[in-house]
Amino acid sequence: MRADAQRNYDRLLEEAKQAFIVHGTEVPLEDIARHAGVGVGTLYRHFPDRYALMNAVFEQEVEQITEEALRLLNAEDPTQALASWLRAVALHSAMYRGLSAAIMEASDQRMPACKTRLRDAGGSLLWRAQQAGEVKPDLAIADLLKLTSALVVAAEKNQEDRGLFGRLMALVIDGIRTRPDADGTPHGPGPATSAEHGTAQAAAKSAGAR
Amino acid sequence: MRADAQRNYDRLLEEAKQAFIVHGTEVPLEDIARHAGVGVGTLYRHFPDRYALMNAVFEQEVEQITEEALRLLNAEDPTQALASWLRAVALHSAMYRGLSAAIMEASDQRMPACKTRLRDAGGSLLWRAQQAGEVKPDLAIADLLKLTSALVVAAEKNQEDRGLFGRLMALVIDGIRTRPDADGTPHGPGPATSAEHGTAQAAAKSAGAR
DNA sequence: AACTATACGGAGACAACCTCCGGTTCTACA
DNA sequence: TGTAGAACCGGAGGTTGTCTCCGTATAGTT
Repeated sequence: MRADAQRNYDRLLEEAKQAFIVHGTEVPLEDIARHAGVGVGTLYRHFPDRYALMNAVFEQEVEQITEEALRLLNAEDPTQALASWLRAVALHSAMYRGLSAAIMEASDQRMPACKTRLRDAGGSLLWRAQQAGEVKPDLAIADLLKLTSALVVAAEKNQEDRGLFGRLMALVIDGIRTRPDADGTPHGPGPATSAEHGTAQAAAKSAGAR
Repeated sequence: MRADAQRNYDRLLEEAKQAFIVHGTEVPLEDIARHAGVGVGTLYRHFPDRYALMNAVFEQEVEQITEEALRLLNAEDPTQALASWLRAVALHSAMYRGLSAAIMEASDQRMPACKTRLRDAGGSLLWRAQQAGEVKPDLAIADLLKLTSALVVAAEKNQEDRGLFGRLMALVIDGIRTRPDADGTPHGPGPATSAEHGTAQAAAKSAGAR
């Protein structure tokens, strides 16, 4: 890559990041080019479309999110760890208004950083929670991430309601847990066998209402 | 309203409905106008923007959804009834690709049919499930509808994955249920019955939930 | 220094949105 | 039935944003 090309690439990336943060990911690409001091042609050569640009910008966030996943693998409560990680993912995506919507829109190959790589990072966290018997075994990380993106989008459109994301995510986290109670439908292998991990909460109670 | 104006209004509405179903709600408004045999000016006079058009189209669906809610109020299982209703809402919104995204985007006054009216219809179903102690008492119908829209959007972007919506919604339904487990907070009035509509406690509760 | 592959830049084609206003049509009233 | 004028129509055109194309400029090589 020629030196001037590299220089322009870097400037565009940095400028795009700032523009996305300030104006959202739907900011006119011409603005980004202008602020970077290059023509639109240059921008489009380096980044064929808006998705490529978003993917490149988000790639840096993915770095951090992946580290966070590794860190959380050592946390005590596997489900809490998973929940924390999902919230982190949300936080990072929410930095760039509109990004989550784009993630939902784009195909897997189109934004690999936002989709494939994120899945790799989260898979082990989900797996651990499932092994502990705390989370439904028939649950895919891809679904969970799609759900998270959906929640971020919903929250973005309701900026006046600050607590929205938190409330919805809490609902979801409750929903992914294995249910100790019976309502006829036998899903999952019941409340774990063995596993010294804190399955105590699952073992306790029952009987409640209903 | 002048007769020709009424005629054009009706034609536009019908044409918009068809176009939305076939091409999604992001179809160019000029196409709708052309197919309806009028100029764009006429379209914009009757419907100031795309939202107005979508709202008008969806108003008819809301009619049916409301009836469905009333019907389900007599169903045996209150939670199942609520779940069924939410799925019905999803089904109706999904008829018009892009509508759910618009619903999330638009303010309450902008698409009253899709927001306010839907809330009225679903409120009682949620309330019943909460009274039965089956659903978390601190849950607002508005949140639940936002979540449903978010799920529909996610499903629309993943049309190849037919089961996605069903899986995610199942998760959510599990998440809104009261958890019999103990963490000290004794929530929910048990299997309780009693309580007529419109009591003071009901008013207080619904006020708090909104 | 000359050469060439590589990269630059921005004009312009295209697509949608929405407004504006001269011209047309309906209808109330005589 | 004729007519005045309020209500309505239509589409040209201003605006904004995307993306492509190609003549020009330049970095890197010999």
